[in-house]
Formats: sequence, structure tokens, C-alpha cells
Amino acid sequence: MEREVRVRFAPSPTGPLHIGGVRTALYNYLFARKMGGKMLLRIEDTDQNRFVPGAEQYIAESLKWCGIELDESPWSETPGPHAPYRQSERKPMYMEYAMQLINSGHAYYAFDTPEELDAMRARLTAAKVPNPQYNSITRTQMRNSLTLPEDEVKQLLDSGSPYVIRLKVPRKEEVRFNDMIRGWVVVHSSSIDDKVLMKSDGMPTYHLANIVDDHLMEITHVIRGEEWLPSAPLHVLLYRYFGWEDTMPQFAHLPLLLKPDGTGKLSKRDGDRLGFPVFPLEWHGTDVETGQPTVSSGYRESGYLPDAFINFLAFLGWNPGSQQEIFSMPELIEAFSIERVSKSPARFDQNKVRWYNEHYLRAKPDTELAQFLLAALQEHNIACSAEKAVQIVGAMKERVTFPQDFWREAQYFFIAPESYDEQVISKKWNAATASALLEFAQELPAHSDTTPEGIKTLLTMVLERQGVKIGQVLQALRVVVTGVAAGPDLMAIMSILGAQETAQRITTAVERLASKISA
RNA sequence: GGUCCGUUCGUCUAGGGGUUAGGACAGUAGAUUUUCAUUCUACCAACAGGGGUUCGAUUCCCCUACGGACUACCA
Repeated sequence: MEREVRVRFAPSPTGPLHIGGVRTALYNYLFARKMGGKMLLRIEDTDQNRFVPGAEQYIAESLKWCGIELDESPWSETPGPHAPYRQSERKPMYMEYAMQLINSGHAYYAFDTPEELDAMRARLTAAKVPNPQYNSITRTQMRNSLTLPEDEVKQLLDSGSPYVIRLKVPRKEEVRFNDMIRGWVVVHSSSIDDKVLMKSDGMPTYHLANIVDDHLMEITHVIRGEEWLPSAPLHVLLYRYFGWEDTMPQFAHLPLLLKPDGTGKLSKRDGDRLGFPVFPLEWHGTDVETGQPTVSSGYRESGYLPDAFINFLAFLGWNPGSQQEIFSMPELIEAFSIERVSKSPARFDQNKVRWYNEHYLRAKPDTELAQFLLAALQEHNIACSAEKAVQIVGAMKERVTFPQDFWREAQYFFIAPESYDEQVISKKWNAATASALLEFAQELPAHSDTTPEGIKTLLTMVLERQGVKIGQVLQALRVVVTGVAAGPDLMAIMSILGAQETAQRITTAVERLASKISA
């Protein structure tokens, strides 16, 4: 019988989730939904030293913002069939499994102190050993249950001496697995070291906990970052020694996300260095060295729409094979397949995310966009009707990238200009223009038709009477009304502003600019 | 150093033994627009190098170069 597809996203709560992690979660989610399976989240918090308060909530909030839904997680209202979903809460069960390996001869106790380990590595390095590690050769010279007499081991254990449990990796054996993205990967066991399975603090390492939990949680596909590829053979060995090979999940190692500049994988530090977010949400942390509070910017706070962010992220390392660029989440699910994930790493493209954002912003109905403007206006204590806000965003939407641009670039709809674009004034302001515009302003309030067309009719009429061409005064009129040289259709602006306000602004400006008239 | 992974326009990528090597973003130019933008059109621009295999290789194989990941009682 076909097993139900079950995938997991397994972050550790050591800080904010960065976009690479979000992409991993996204691909897991798309795959699960596409296959009609389940998506679960497990918190990998086996390293108590690296625990960061707030990180777990951050992960939850990030995924929620992205629209990545979880079928099973530590935050579900109902516990879920494999609860708990935090490894720290599963602690008691790991030792049992480690013992299973000890009993079957695939693992052993090691009593070496950190100093002894360092000394061993130093010795091997000095001897120019190509690959210094705790392995089938070196373990014969270390203090472990393989070299020590049985009664001494027992005595050490009984006396509570600190110890770890290590995997006994075979000396020469080929370990292979078929990666869904990379095909067959073959590694010789001699290059794998005797990894620690249980730490001296009684917690399992990632390697043990990961395999035990994936097995218990009936995970069918492990989709994770490429940084895990080197340890995948070790995991295969673990499945084998536990006798779980027949239900071992299929692996898919995702290509890395690279820094936009230079080389290397994108790291948490790159964000502020490059002036664009690497985190989905803003993060308030502390600098590890100075202890000072730090703020890292997030896509959400920067004005990115979740749909745009997700669409962009999905295309970083995957493509549908068609020429379609715009995909909603349901469309992504429909089109997604692991086979179409590329092998090579992808670099960030800030222009592309912006483009996606502009696209998604323009696709939104004006009534929805108006909410962004209305919210900003409320912050500034400016009253505005919903209808007016809809009109304004309708006029502005073709020229903004972020929702906050509406307020930033449309302030003149609410606040009369205090200054006027210098360049336009010095070029276009003259006596003829001033008198024509003044006449226009005088007649405007009595003009009945204040639609953009109606206003244009009046303006044309006045200008004809004055013998001035429209092209000569329009830029000046725009600056006089808005203060700036760029913006949407001027007739629409004046229409939204209303006849009174427009006329007022023109008269004020004519007075203020009297001295600027060039002869 | 060792092990593993990768390499098509500036970027994200399609393609695949015979193609004018396609698209998108960015860039440039033009058209539209009373401004800026939008929109439209055009242009620019790539198979890392060397060997094989083959009638033919960007595509398959090998080597080199370059890049990256991993190499902890971190995940």
C-alpha cells in the first residue's frame, strides 16, 4: 500500500528564520499539498545553549504570514498523533533508542574529555593525516567501551562519569542513497566519523533525534537544505542499524541560497549589510558580542505582500517549465514537483522581488489598497472618506512599489505644498502663466463640472482666452497644486482635491511666487 | 587539507546530440503620455576551459579550473 506522504519542516529556535529556511518550509508545504499529504513542523531544540527566546513564536508567525499551513505542529490546538513536536519534550525516548544501538553493537560509550579530543585532533593534524576524526582507526586509541575493560566501563558508568554515545561507523563500506534532486550519492564510510549520538548532558544530537523522530512521525520525504548532504550517508547508516531501512524517507537536498554579492551562502548577517531584508519578519535581537539590542528588517515590515514574496521565493531554485511567472499559492501547489528543483545554488535578485511586489500590488482592488492609505492617514490624524482614498490609490497604484508609498507620495492630496519644485519654477514660471492660472483659479469655484474632464474643459477655455498653449503652463500648474514635478494625471488630482482647494492653492502659490517671475 | 555537491545572458532560469540557444528581472533605445510612472516595441546579453565519444556536442563521458557545502558533545 502507498504510504501517505508526510513531510516535516524542522527548524531550531536559535534566532529568526531566514529566507532560506522559509523556502525550505515552502517547498515542503507545496510538495505535501501537491501529493495530498501532511505537512508537519518539529522544533529541533536539542541544543539548550543556543536557545533564543522568541524564536519559536517568530517561526510560527513567519509561516503564518507566508500562508504556509501546518497539519501537525507544537502549536496546534489539538495535540496531533505524534505529539509532542518539540525535541526537548521528547527527551526521555532518545536514550532508549541509543541503547538499542549499543546493544546491537552499532554504538558505544566514549569517555574522552574535550581536552583529550583536542589532543587527538592536534596529533593527527601534526601527523598530516588527511582527515582527522574519531573513526574506526582512532577509536582504538581513545577511552571508550571498545578499548576499556568491561568492568572499568561499568564502573565509570556507575560512578556517573560524563560520557557520550557514539555511532560505530564501519571501516570500509559504501553508503549510497538516491537523492530526488541529485540522483545517486555515494560516500565511503571511511570518510564518516563516529558521530556523537547522545551528548553528555543527556540530550541527543541532531543526527539521532532526527532519525528517531522522522521514523516515529512516519516521515516519507525529507526535504532540506544542501548543508545536510554530507551527513545524509550517516543518516542512512542509522536507518539501517535501527532496522528501518524499508521505511526510510526519500531525501531531497535543496540548493543553497547565495548572498546577492560575493560568494557563500546567505547568512543572517547579510541583511543589514546589504540594505534589504533576509528575514520574513522584523526581528528584535541582541548583539552577541556587545549585548546591545539589534533590529533586523523584515519583508513584511518593508511592505512586501506575502503573495509576492512567496511567488518570488518559489522561483528561487524551482520553475514550472512554462513561461508563466505569476503563481498564486494554489497554482504553485498544482505546478510544483521536486524533479523541477534545480541542483545549482541561486542568488538573490532584489529587482525581481520588487517587480513581483509591484505586480501583486497593482493586481489588488483599489478598495483593498485604500486601506493602507487610510491606516497611514489615521496615524497622522487626517480625516478622509473611503471614497476619496479609493480614488487616490486608483490614481497612484501604477507608480508605487510598496503600500507605504501611497502615503509618502500622495501627501499633497491632504497637505497643501509649502515649497515648489525649483527646476520647474525656474523654467516654467512667468507672468503669462501666472495670470492665466490666476484667472483659472478665479473661475474654478463657480464651475459646475468638477470631473477631470470638466476641469480640463474650463482650463482649456481660460487658456485659449489668454492665448497661452496648454503645454506651456501644465507643468507649472502641477507644481503649484502639488509642489512636485511628478505624479498622476493632473486633472484627476484637481478633481479629487476639489475646486475650492485647488483654487486656493493656485492663488496662494501665485502670491508666493511673485518674486520668481523672470522678465 | 579531506569528503561531497555544483557551473547556460549581470540575475532567476528554459532547453537539450543538428535550435536564429527561449522567457522573466535589470540595462539601453524608441513609441504613447501635458509631467513622472505605467503600457507597448525593439535592442543588448550566456552554454567556464581542455580532451574524448560521435557525421555532428552547449547537451553524453573524463580531466582541469572556479565556486560552494560539510568537516563540533550546533543544528
